[in-house]
Amino acid sequence: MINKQSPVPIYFQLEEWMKQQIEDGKWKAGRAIPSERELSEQFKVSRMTVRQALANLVQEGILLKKKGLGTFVKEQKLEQVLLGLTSFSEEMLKRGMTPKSILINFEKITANPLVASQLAIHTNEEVFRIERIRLADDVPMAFETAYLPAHLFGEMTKEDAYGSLYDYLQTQKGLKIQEAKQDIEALLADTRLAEFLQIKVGAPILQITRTAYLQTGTPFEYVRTAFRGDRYRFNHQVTRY
Amino acid sequence: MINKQSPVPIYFQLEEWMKQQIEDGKWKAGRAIPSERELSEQFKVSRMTVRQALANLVQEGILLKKKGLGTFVKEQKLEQVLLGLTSFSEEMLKRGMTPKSILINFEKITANPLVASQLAIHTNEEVFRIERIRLADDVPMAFETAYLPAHLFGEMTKEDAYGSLYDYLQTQKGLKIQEAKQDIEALLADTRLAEFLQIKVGAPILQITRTAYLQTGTPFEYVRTAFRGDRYRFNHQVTRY
DNA sequence: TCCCTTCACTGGTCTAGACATCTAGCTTAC
DNA sequence: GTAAGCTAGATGTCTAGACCAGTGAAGGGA
Repeated sequence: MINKQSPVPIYFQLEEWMKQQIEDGKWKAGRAIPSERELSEQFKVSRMTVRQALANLVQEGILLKKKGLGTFVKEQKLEQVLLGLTSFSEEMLKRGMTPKSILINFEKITANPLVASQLAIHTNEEVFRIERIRLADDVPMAFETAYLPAHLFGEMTKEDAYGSLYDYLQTQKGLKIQEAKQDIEALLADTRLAEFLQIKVGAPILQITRTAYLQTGTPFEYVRTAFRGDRYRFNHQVTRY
Repeated sequence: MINKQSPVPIYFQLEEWMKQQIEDGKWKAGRAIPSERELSEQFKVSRMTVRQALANLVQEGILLKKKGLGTFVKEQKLEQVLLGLTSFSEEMLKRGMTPKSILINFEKITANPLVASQLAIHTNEEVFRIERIRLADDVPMAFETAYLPAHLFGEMTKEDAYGSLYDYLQTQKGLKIQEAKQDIEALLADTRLAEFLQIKVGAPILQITRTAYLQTGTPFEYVRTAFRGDRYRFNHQVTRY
């Protein structure tokens, strides 16, 4: 279960094991997990090592410590993740809905000044522009326009644009998103949006504009997503004033 | 400098001391701070204790660790705060505008079920309801309805409701906000909103609903703010995917 | 001159303990 | 009955070491 000779730190192996316990339903939400001393004995590691693993999972919002009582599996992990940085696909799955996409447009163009500045490239460089309707349980939820720098996405094909771009990035290219800046604003649906989202012209739209960065600080996507105001609510948590 | 007999944990005292070093300019942004072993010797505490203090400051985004190199003071601490939780007044000041309020309503009522559940009180308990128009450079920007539990705000008067409630909380009551949950949605202006914000009925509205908590975890305000969609944009940064 | 090895110093991980503090439930004294 | 006090067991804090792994600079050899 735990390999002390592995180059992977013990506390990390413990984290993975504990996540698995929760995923397998062996540790249930709201219930206490074994005490630090029990885990320490079970795996023949020091209590400090167990504590480091626990601290990380508390940090991730998966566990909850109560002094004098024990360590508990947090309820509604859903909302916690929601508060972070999630793709449309992930977010809908977390809300218990089935995400789907309709590809409207897939082309390689040269970046306009706005897109170029957001992606930190020159205006003569190429970008993919992908327009998709996003559905949850087959109901249109949002219309999305994504700009991706061609030099990062190279041989991407139309087929790759049907699913989660984040998944594509991580599995096919080994790239991981690190942080993002978002603007959120309210506006009214124009005729094009109204048609795609099957709403009336002038209906409320919640538009989220996101620039996402890799761990290296390189911007890798600039996305504008227009959500139906009657069906979508952006949920958000802020800590430490 | 560090009191080992104090009930305050040593690592916490170290954190405070290190923050002070930065504030006093003794530790400069981008520069390395003394090594863990040096600090450990200087304060005659174990290295693990120093590491706990450092870990917390890294978590807060104040320090940055580089393996093999040292621990560094992070640049741009300011932006960190900006991205966090700000009041309308603060936010407008940061945007270079002058905030003002028009008090529409100030009353003490018993909490309705929604408000009671958000503030973790009973439906027969009293709350203040404050309705204000928020102006930036004398232009209406938002209409705000705030609910504050009476047991926390005791002798608050109408006059206190003209300025920043966060300032009032901190200076008069010594209470500090710790975290908040926010819902953001798009909707259309009704006649009342349209009148207060001097916009047309059916104009886009960005509505932010916030429940804010003290360090103790006690909710202390439930606020619904309706921003003019044509003048306001919510700015937001997310890290750590 | 240039490259490569060595070395000192950094943070990263881990141990096997210790005592403090908090909680809930049981027990005892009134 | 009930309130106070005790206790077992939980996390919180802390120590004084150990060895590993990454970094950069100094020094030596071709």
